[in-house]
Amino acid sequence: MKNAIEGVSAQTLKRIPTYLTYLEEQKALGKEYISTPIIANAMGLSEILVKKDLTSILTTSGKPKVGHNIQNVIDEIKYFLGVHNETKAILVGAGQLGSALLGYKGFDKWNIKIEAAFDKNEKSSSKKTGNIAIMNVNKLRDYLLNNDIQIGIIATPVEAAQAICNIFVDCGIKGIWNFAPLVLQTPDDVVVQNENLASSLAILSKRLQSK
Amino acid sequence: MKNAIEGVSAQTLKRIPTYLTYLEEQKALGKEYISTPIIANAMGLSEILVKKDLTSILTTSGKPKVGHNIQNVIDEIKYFLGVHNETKAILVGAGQLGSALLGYKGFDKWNIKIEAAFDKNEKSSSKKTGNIAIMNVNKLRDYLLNNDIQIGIIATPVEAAQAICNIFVDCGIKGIWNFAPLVLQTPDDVVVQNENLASSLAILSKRLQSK
DNA sequence: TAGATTGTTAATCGATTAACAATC
DNA sequence: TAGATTGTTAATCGATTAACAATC
Repeated sequence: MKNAIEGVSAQTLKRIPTYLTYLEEQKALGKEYISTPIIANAMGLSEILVKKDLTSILTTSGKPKVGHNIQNVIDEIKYFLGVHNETKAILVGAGQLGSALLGYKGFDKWNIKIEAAFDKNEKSSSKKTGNIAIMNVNKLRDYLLNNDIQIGIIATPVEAAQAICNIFVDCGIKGIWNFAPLVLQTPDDVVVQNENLASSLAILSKRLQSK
Repeated sequence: MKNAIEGVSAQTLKRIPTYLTYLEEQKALGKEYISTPIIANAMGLSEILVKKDLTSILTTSGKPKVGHNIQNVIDEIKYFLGVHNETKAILVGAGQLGSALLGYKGFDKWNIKIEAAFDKNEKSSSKKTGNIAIMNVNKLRDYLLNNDIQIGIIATPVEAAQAICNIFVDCGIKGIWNFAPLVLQTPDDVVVQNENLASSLAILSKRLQSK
C-alpha cells in the first residue's frame, strides 16, 4: 500500500470507496449537486482534503458556486475503481466467517463475484450461501489452474493459512485477502490485504482507553 | 485516528497488534530472543521502522548483538494495549456477519468480550454463538443503561445502522465498531471505527488492476 | 577484539493544510 | 455584481528512512 496508483496516493485510495458510499446516499435523497464543504463536513474530513482527493481522480470539473454533479462523480469513481471490470474471487475456509462472506451481498455493488468456495470438509450449499457449492480443498489447485481467478480469500484457521497461501501463489494468484491472524509469507509481486478483525477491535479499544 | 496516543503515532498503533501476532508465532516456535532486522524482514517492513515502533512502546531495552526478549516484548505490547483490562462490547444485528462475530474466538486473546447481542427478531442462541442469548432490539437501550459496556458493534443492514448508532450515543457508548456501509453521524467524542468489507475488497481489486 | 544490533538524532519523503487567483 | 466554490501552488506537518555513536 506504499506507492501511489495512477497519481492517487495510498491514503486517498482508502477514502475513495467511502466517498462513493456517501454520494450514493445523497443521490438516493434526491440531491443532484454537492459541494466539497458539504462532503467534508458530513464525512469529518477537511474541505481541502476532499478537493484534493476529488481532483486527483475526476476528469471533469465542478462548477463554482454549485459544486459537483453527484451522478457524474459516482460514475467517475466507479470507472476509476474499475467497477466495470468484473473481479473474480474464490474463498477457502467455509466456517462461520467464510459463510458470512459467501452470503454477503455488498460485493455485488463493486462487481466482485465469489465464484467458488473450498473447505476441508465438503458441504452441500445452503440457501444462504448464494448457491455456491463448497468443494473439498483438495480440488483447489485444479480449480485455480482451470479458471481465471484474480483474488483468493483466506478464511481458514490460522494453522492452514500459509499452506493455502502457497497454493494461491503457485497457481498465479496475485491478490490475497487474508482473514487469518498471521503474517503471510509471499513473493513481492503478490498483494496481500490483511483483515484482522480481532486486532481492529483491539485498536478501537486502545483508542477508547486513551481518551 | 489522527492524533498520536501516548507518544505512539496512529500508524504505529495500527502495526502493534501485528507485531504481537508475529512475536507469538515465533515464541511458539521456541525462540527466546529476536532482533529488529529479523522482524522487519519477516513482516515486510524496514528495520528502522521496526526499531522506532518498538522503542516508542517498550520501557526496557534490547541487547546489542542479541535483540529483544520475545516474552518481554509480548508482555509490554499487551500492557500497552491494555489487554489486562477487560473490554466489554455488545453487538446489534445477528445476521450472518453478526453471528460470525459472536462465534469468533479471536477476541479472547485481546480480553474483549461480547456480552450480549440484539436483533430485530429474538432468536434462541445456537451452540455456535457461544451461548449468548440474542435479545430483541427493543431491550437494547435498557440493557446499555444498566450495564457497563464500552463498545457497540453495528452489524445491522444499512437502513437500521444510524438509528442503532443514535441509541448507542444516547446511552453513553464512546466506541463504535461499524460494519454497515454508511457514514455514521456522531458527536466528536465518539470514536467510530468503520469496517467496510466490500470496500476493502474493492481497494484490493483496484491495487491489482493497477499493476 | 570485531561486528551485529541497539537506540537516537538529522534528513527525506509523503500527506495534509493554508493561501489565493479564477469563475460561474 | 458579490460571494461561494472551484482548482492549484506554496507551506506545514507527520511518518519514514538514513546516518551514527554506543554497547554487549
